[in-house]
Amino acid sequence: MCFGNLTPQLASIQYSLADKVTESDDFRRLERVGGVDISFSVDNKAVAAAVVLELKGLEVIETKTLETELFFPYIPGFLGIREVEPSLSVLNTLKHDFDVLMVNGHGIMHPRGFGLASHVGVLRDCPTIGVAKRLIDERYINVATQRHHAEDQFLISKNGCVIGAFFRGKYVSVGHRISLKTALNVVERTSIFKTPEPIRQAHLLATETFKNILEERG
DNA sequence: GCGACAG
DNA sequence: ATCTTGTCGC
Repeated sequence: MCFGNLTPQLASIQYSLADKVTESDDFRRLERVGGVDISFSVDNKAVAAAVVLELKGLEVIETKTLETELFFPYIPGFLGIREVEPSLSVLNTLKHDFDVLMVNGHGIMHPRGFGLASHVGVLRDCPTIGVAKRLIDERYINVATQRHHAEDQFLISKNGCVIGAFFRGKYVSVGHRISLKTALNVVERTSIFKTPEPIRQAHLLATETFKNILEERG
């Protein structure tokens, strides 16, 4: 009901956890990429979906879905609070492991440096990449960067520090345990369409599953 | 009064 | 995010 009142405390938690985020490649191999996404309706009933695919060939080797419910409202800057638990839950049902995970939402390119992708990465302690269609708030972006918005690819910095990049129509940033350079490389290598395959497949799966559940009930 | 606020 | 029809183009 009045979860909005918790934002000050939640923001404090995000600041603390943001300190745990690392931005260097912290994994042995890079062969399998995971993807996670959540589909939901106005009543917050939801379906979380996770996929694992081979980086080489982009073949999906495993898919899992989880019927659930979201208990925290959507508040810009706090998407992580809303979606991290279902995301971690569905990921835990996967039999196959992955080397890096792609998440539908920002990583450190966030007001407090801790978006959904970072929540998932730090809490699960795995490499994650944040991919989003839009910025949370342009006020956090350098004026200099905005001037280059016409270009199709550029780095985005905040207070003189690079926090992510605009790449092929998407905003990409480090979630955890990976460098922006590698993150961009993974996004590039998994892009067949505008949306990278890991999150695209996860999104399709979540949406389809949710739709089926709804109609098999009326 | 109104200003591009992830999904 | 989701709700929806047509439409443009390969």
